[in-house]
Amino acid sequence: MSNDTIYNPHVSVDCVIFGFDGEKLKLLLIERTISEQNELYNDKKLPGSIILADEDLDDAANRVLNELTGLKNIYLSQFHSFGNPRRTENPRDVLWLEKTTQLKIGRIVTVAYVAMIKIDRKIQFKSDQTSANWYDLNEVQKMNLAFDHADIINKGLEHIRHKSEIEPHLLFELLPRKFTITQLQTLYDTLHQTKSDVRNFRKKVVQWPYIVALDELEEGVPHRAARLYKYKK
Amino acid sequence: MSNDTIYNPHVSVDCVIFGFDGEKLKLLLIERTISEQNELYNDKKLPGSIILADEDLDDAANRVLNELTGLKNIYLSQFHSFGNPRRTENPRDVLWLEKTTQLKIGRIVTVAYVAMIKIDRKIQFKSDQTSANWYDLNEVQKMNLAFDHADIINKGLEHIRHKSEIEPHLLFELLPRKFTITQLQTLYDTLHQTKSDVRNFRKKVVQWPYIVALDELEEGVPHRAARLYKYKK
DNA sequence: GCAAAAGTGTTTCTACTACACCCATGG
DNA sequence: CCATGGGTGTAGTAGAAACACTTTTGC
Repeated sequence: MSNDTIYNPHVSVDCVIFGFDGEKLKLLLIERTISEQNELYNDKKLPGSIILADEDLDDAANRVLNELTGLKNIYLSQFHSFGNPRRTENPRDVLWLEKTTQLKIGRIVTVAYVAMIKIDRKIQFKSDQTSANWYDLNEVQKMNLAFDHADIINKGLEHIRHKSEIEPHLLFELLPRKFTITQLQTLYDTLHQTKSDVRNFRKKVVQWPYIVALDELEEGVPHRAARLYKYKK
Repeated sequence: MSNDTIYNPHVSVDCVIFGFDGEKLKLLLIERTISEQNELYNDKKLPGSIILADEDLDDAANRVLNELTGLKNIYLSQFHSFGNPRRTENPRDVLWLEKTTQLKIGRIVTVAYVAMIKIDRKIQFKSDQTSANWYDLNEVQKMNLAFDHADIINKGLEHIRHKSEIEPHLLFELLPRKFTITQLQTLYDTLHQTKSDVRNFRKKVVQWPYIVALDELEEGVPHRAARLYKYKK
């Protein structure tokens, strides 16, 4: 954060960024290191930022995403705001905030967004100081996270579960550009918490108008190669 | 607002309060009168408040509802936050805010909630200064509203449309305790923007497990009286 | 030739659609 | 007796669910 930018230290945005590696849901988290009484303390946090004095919320979330990944045109959707006065109460979090922002921090209300990234897109970290990585969602739910970020993640997960039922095309934000039906089914079942029948599932999706079969097969698998498909609006 | 309360003048909550009179969706709005260059200007606004310094968002929304209606246990659900820097730009709105809050107001991010009230519940206005009334949703969409409250209402309407498809029992938050199937159907069709067939609709709802037929009929109607039903969890 | 995953059809069940007439009541 | 809304049944259709075996490929 540069020093000549004016921030609004009362409202922030946080992004729950989902990815999918073909088998499991992943989250993009930032590693945070804090020196505490001569010991280094390590935990993870959601990518986020307090908003600029004159910035819209959606713009702030897009800025966070872009500063972190270098990517544009990412699916992004606001889902909930968190304002428990105690969410910015942990001294560890407050000190960290005041150090990184150089601002006096009181209470912060945060507006949370979900984003979805094709995990095979190459992410260019704009800053070398922050280290961001993909983590299995399962693991994340056992980790120590900053602030109330564990709550935010759970609510964000619920949100994409709902949303992807209503708008199935959201699944293609997470799949690579060319994908197999099995990958699609794994993702679908992960999000819907179901175990679909293979035959019924294929019957269903091949008649979705926006699924196009390609004349290409998977490569480098130690068994019969699957046909590849792509998504077309 | 009393003067010994400490507010956080950066974040507010607004409530889109829905009712249903048996035929149409209604909104509970507050009338606002502003004197401007010796003329009185009149418009409507959503019930809302800036949050207290140490208050959770849900608590603030509940406080607004309770201060306005005297009711507790009202269905309330956060749906979106609005933070366009220009939403608190109209001088009329800024002056009004500074006058009513006695605070210097800059930019405000508002967290919006939908609420549903059984319109036959008697509302006890705690303050005689504010005048609140039910208005037809259709009318409201043609009115002059404060801030970006027109946007908030539209998004709130969308929200309860979605929500009531997933959770049909929400409809009973709007219906009176005893209701007819016709009322239920009118509400259902209004929210879903459909025109259901009478027979098919009755078939569907009587097999919902939480609908209970009563041994009572409507009274005071100039035609055959309809059977009454109630909702049971 | 075997391990591992891809791919394929038929039947059953359930939920939604379309559709038209008689009933009860108040005035 | 008539105007107004209340209340009822049947047949057709489309989409979801259940279910097991053959195919292709790399090793």
